[in-house]
Amino acid sequence: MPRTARLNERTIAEAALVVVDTEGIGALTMRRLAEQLSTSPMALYHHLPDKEAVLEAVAQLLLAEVEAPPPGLGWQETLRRIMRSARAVALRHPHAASLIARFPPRTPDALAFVEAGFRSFRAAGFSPSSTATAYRILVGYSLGTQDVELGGYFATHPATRSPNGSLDQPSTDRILPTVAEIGPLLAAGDPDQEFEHGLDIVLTGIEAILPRE
Amino acid sequence: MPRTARLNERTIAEAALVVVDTEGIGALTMRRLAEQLSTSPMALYHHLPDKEAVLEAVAQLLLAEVEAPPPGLGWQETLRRIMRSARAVALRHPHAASLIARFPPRTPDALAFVEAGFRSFRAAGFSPSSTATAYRILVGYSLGTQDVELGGYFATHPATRSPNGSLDQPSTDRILPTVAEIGPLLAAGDPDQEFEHGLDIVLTGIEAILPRE
DNA sequence: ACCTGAACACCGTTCAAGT
DNA sequence: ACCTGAACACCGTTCAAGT
Repeated sequence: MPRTARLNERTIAEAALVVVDTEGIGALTMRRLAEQLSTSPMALYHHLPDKEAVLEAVAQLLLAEVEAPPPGLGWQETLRRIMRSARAVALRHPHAASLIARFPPRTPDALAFVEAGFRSFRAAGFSPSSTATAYRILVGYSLGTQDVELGGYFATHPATRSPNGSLDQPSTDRILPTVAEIGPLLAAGDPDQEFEHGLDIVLTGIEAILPRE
Repeated sequence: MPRTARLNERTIAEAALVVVDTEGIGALTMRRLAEQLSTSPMALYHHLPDKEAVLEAVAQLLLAEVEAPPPGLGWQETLRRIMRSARAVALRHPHAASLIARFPPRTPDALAFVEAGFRSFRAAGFSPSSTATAYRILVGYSLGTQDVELGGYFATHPATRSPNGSLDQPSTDRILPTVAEIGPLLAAGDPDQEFEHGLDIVLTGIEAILPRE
């Protein structure tokens, strides 16, 4: 007898998110998920076709957490808020964030912030085509930043470690002096500030290049 | 008896890349990889600690394929070439490209393009800190674009499909009109041109915002 | 309609053994 | 030092059966 009155896609996705948040994405198996819901693994297959669909449902849950700013704020402020909110969701769910890069928003709730962003671009006079290009770039910056920040991309950068001084292989410092100089700085800065700084640059580029109608 | 004279990390990584390129990342198992090398699964563990190390080695192989431009080109042209080369590698190995987002460059060969990029920023007068910020943004744009282009992020965008007109659930077009307007454009453009356009915007933002020494 | 237990065809990896 | 075969503790998913 399941603990919840009835199993459905939403309750399954919520349970999956709990498992991923607390035990990591690797711990999410159909058996573990069934256990979390006090049911049998096979019960899940009556509500979702396969594990891929579970992951997709979790992604929609996360995307629905991204806040859509109120109308009338101006495109830069609107997009700044959306980007910050998306990053906040990823930081709240570090083990689940990789799913956001794998599944685009599909449900109406998950598309709410997309609608808000598109509207602010259109209201500011950007053409539909410019709006699409700007969205592409911002999605790219958002997903790329997540990879970098949560994947520990720079934390494990070789130049941030002490050089390997073995004799049969020349030290990295000697072949790659600029990597040795810049590498330590990559992991050094305040992540919030770095994110804002990069966002400034991207928004400035959009303002400078994209034509209005 | 192994087909190659001797097993080592490089030959294992090369065989793994062949399997991933031809059969997809899901087909890469230790058993399948051993088969490809005409050896037993357990032989691999004498050269690499686990499967994660195999994936990491494949990533280094891919990153080493990114071409380092010759010196003296100016920072914008240098970075343009690096970004194009990274994208070309990803498009040549679409099934393996996700590994680039998971593992940073570590070996000297894989770091060659990073060194070239850092040098061109420094030669143009960007401070070490500005260089690190610019690298962060460009890595973000590169990885994000890969997610978007190869993950079919926009190809499966709901707004790019015909609307669901069922009666018990209002059509997406009515709740999300701007998603309906812009969505189809996201998958429509020429990917090469879109990439270049986004790159223009990012480089323009870097030029406009980042301080020189 | 919804749930179940047993089974199938896989995994990555450990172990004890071979040369 | 390098490789092997058998085994362990898992997977996702199919199937036949239950209510």
